[in-house]
Amino acid sequence: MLDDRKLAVLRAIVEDYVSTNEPVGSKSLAERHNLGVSPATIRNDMAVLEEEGYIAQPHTSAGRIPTDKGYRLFVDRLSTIKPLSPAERRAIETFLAGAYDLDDVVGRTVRLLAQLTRQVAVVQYPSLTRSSVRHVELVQVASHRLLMVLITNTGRVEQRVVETHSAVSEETIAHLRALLNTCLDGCGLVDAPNAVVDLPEKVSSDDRWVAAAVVSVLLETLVEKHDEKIVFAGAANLAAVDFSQSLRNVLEALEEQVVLMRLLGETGDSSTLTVRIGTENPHEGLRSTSVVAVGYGVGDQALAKLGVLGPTRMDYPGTMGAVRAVARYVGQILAGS
Amino acid sequence: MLDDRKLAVLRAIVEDYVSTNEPVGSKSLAERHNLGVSPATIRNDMAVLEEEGYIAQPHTSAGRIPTDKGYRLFVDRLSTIKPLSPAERRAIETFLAGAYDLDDVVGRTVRLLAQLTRQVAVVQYPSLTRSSVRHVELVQVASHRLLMVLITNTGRVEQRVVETHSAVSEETIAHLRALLNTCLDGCGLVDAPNAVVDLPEKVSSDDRWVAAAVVSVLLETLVEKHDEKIVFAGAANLAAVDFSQSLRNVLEALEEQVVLMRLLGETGDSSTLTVRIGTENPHEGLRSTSVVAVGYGVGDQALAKLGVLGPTRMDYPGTMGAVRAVARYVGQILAGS
DNA sequence: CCTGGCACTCCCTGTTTCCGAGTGCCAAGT
DNA sequence: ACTTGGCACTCGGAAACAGGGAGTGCCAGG
Repeated sequence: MLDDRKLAVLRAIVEDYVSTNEPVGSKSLAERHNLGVSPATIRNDMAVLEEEGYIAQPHTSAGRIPTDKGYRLFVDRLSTIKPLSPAERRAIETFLAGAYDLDDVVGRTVRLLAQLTRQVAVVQYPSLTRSSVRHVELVQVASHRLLMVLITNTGRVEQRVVETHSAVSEETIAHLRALLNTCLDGCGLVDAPNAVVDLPEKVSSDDRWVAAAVVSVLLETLVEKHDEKIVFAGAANLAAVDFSQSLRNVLEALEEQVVLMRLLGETGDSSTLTVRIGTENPHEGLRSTSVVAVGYGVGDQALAKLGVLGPTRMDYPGTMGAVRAVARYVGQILAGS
Repeated sequence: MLDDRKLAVLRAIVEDYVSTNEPVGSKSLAERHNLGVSPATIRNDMAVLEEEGYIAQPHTSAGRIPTDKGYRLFVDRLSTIKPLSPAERRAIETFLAGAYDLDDVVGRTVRLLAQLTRQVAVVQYPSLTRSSVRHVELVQVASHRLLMVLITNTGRVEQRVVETHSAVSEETIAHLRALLNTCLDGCGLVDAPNAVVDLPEKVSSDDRWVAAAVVSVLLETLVEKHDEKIVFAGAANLAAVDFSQSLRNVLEALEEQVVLMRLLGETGDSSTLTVRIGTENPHEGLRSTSVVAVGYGVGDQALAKLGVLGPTRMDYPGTMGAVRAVARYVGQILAGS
């Protein structure tokens, strides 16, 4: 059905269209790539490709542009991920090395990825669900107010205020702190609720209600899936491509946390690079965009995802290379901290 | 030079142009506003206004549009800040009431303001420099690693890791913690460096180097002006207005923290509503935008600023009303937490 | 100082024309 | 059986053009 030459033609069409942003015709194809055949032959191949739905013409007597299906075939079988240049690698390393904070790591990553790909970068905060408790701290900040700080092994720090309706003694706090930490040390966040839920029953009845308050706030923190936090950067790059009317829709989608979640979350298994093209996207307003995403994390367990969003007409090999490389470096940074 | 009627004409031009987005001519002016004079008279007034530089015509034989100078006069003398509707007030209150976190307060505020004004909202995090220390906490998270947590009276929590090159005893930590808190309790962050800089000399020589490490990290935290953090929302609203070519520039400017800083920072004294129109803006790419900003904070001392950015052709009275109202509510929320 | 009238100026819009890139198909060549 | 050159055809986009209309400036009269 599709012999090698037809595939070569499709690849050439994708490459030319991506670089010129204009429908590509048989003649210019024959000139720019040495396919060894005449324009007429290419035309025949293109007719077949169009019939199969891989390319389309915007109107009669115009060149062809790839369809979503065409891009899909290109990504799956016709392209190889382009490795980054040494200069780019060095840039990544130096740019990420200076981070001192989880917020800072994520912030730098998203800006870096946007700059590298000249598109919109999207980074999800490392998930709480797969990390474990490193330490829990209780601090009295006012006579009726405690601060609870939860520190995870991924460098994440969550803090919450606990209101106590009367004063609490320093000993009680120390006792609770010790109890919490023995219960939770090294405990996975998924298992943490079970580990603490019956903790109030273990303390003397005087302090029980304080313990209950603390535990309730702690449970709240654990349940509130804060891994849903996602940031993006590089919206300005959208303005460069011609999105005509839909730009507004894309920007709106980007500002909706929920949409971003689904954008990254549903991209198949983590740790393998996934590409979602055009109408394969779940969200209405993103039908003319593609998403390249991959999980990242310490070692081989993915903590969260990051990726890039751009027009379907994007440089897939280059983008995939950049996304993969950045994900690796971020994983290293997180493992080292 | 400019009698009352000419000012009324200018006001009418601004109002009509803002609502229709089309150059406004003498005839439609006479119809829509009852100025009590004929189009010919208005034409004469318009000629004067144009000569003075308050309005301009895009091309001969088109209506007039206000210049930056015209908007300036309008804002300064011809408009009154429009109070919000009760429904809007209630919306603000309920929307901000649910916040549990400084991050959350800021995040909700910026989204709220964007939605309310249908423009780009910009909110600066409450400054550290004007707040004071509520509590400092030291926590051992690993044998060679301490976590320092700094809590301010504005609900801000900063945390930093302190590397210690050998194990530190629990008593030492407790001692340091107590020392730090007596030194710093209620101390303004501006004065904090002076208060702790000679603290290592007060501890026994065994613990001195630990104290030095902690103090050095603390100083770092204090010096690093984290009040420079600024967030924005509502970029999608930019796509609605016709920015033609400059949209990209505006988006780029918005993603530069430094630009945002200057945008808010240089807007005169805080606590009074300031408006910067078009070319009054410092940044090149924002020449076709206006900024409405105001300081906010607890009581009468401003902690930071927030504002709105939109096209020069914006509804100034409405925007100013929204900005002022939101700033007040946020101040109340911060004071209450 | 205001007003109606009038000539003038451009922009905008719709229409027409024209050109060219690109196609599909066919017949001839390998 | 596939490839190739030739050729008629199609259609979008640019350029050229005309008409309408909104708006202006100016002037003379109230």
